[in-house]
Amino acid sequence: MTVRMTRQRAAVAEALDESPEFRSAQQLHETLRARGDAVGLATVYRTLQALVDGGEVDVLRTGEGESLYRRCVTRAHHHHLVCRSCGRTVEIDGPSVEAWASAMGAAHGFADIEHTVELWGTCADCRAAHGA
Amino acid sequence: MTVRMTRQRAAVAEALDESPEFRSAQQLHETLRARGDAVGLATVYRTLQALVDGGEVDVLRTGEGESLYRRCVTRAHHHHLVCRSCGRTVEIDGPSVEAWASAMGAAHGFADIEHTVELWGTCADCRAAHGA
DNA sequence: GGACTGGTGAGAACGGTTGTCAAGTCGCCG
DNA sequence: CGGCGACTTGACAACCGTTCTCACCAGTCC
Repeated sequence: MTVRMTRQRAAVAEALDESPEFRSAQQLHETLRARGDAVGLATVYRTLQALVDGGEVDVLRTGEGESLYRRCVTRAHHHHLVCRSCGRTVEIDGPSVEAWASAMGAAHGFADIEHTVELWGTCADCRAAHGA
Repeated sequence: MTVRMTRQRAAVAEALDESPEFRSAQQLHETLRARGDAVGLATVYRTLQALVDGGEVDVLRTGEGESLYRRCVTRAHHHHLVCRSCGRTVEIDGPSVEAWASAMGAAHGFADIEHTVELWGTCADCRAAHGA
């Protein structure tokens, strides 16, 4: 079961590399199609899933249940501050949060603690653009 | 547009009151059906949504995108430590996390900061039951 | 009791995601 | 370089949770 490099996989990886924002599978699919590098939607999903499994890409889910993907700079565990309008992202680190999370888990007898910590906001540019 | 008290709404509220765990709309629907208090699924969703809007019930989304509901003790803002297997929940408070979140937002020029902070684990009982 | 109006439920619609499976390719081997 | 087999792909159907539709039902107020 060798892993093959195909035109499609390269295209998805490239699209990810090009945008520093978190983007949905459908947005990436649309980008590729627009550029002429057509790739089936199912393939986009499969490729993204594989990248996520390999730890090469980060995923997070919006409040509406859509998954967003991004090739993060840091491969180590970190959190995100994401613009809810354009997807622009700042990778942040929260040592105190990690400590707090595991202490809380242990204190209540829970094991295999996992935590979800994401920050959403509106970045300066989007605020300027959207009025408000 | 008066709000009416109906058998269905009362049933959903009661089902919520009976279980301290986070439960999905479908689980609640099933519980009601099993008990004989049949209520349409759409109504369960509508009622839950209304309770959430009124701040009477907390929602959170599982990693798989399903929404879970729970009548929390604290009405003030708080976070949850949830058993991923049975839904058992501990309401937790994280003043340091709140401060950290808004400081991070401000530091990067993001406004209207919102944060998602949830802890998932396996509670002692479920660990005992599931072996492992 | 009657009317007015919000509520209900069965089922269709939806939106994102995953599964299906025949047809297409990558890579290795000879 | 041509062949082969296993891995991939893609069009489309299936899924799943959730929301919408709309005709019928039932609280509330008088």
